[in-house]
Amino acid sequence: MPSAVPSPGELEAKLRQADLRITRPRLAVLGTVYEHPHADTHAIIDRVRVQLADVSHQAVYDVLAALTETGLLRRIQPSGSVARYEARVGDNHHHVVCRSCGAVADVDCAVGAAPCLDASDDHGYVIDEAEVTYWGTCPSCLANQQHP
Amino acid sequence: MPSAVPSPGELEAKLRQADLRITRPRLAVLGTVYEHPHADTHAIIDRVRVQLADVSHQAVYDVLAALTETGLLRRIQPSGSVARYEARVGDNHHHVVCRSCGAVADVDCAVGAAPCLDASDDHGYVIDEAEVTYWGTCPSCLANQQHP
DNA sequence: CGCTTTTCTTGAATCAGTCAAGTCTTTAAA
DNA sequence: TTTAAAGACTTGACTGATTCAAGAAAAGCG
Repeated sequence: MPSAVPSPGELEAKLRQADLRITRPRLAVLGTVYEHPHADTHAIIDRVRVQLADVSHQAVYDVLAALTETGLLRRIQPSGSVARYEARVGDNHHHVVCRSCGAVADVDCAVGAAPCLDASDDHGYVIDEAEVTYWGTCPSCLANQQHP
Repeated sequence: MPSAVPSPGELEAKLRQADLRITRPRLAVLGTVYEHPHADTHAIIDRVRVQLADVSHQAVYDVLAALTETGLLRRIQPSGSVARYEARVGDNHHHVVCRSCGAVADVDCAVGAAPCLDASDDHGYVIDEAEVTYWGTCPSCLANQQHP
């Protein structure tokens, strides 16, 4: 299990390592994203407010931006979806997105450690990342389609 | 050149093949997307209005949706960008996006005809498409960085 | 040509995300 | 430990893409 939910102390350590001040909103947001990978901003705000009733939405936006910028979180945003965040970072994994309900699941890269990074013709772009999004139907939507 | 801009007659034929009524807004939108691949909705609206001054933005949204649904256009939307459209469809190509200016260029798939479609663990999802987005810096932004 | 369906216009509404100004905390130094 | 500077948070307004809804117009069939 690579992303077991860290203890409060571990969360603090992560913030410290990223050179970020330790604040309640940051601990709450980081913990929440560990607990609920692929949650969208709205869901994160709601969850954070369970622990910290009066956090402003702006604070959550700011914290998510700071954590993403320092690499503690990763932001993903499949077409047609709002921003989502996950705490599993630095391992080049990709995502499957359900076309019907928008659910997201992790997918390890199929073809090696840093795959798909070779574009046949890069048009002079300097490429630093290849992001793969798989589109399909999740098990639960499949089940619903079968029993209409 | 796979996407030379079609003549008005060819555009009509395409609409007809897709079982769509021939209307001025549709011809204008389709032609515009052929002329300006990867244009966003706002740019498309502006361009269309050069030919057809009074088209409503809603009509353009509707037309883009209809053309996308019938497969005449493809909608792409890299994280942090608004929706963009292109007329090159049905050939499984991907995109490079410039992190600094958002420019988009086409990239043929590096590893074969329907590549990257094998997820190592699909979590029970039925996958029908793999979309690859390459992130990097475009030639012109590279040049600007070098001469600050 | 007239009818039916689809498409377009108009105008309002929604919703994620951002901006700005001021206040409160954290942290490091005195 | 007190203090001050930097950084983070609150509040409240705002933007901008996209969507909704209802009616008017036009495409295409008979």
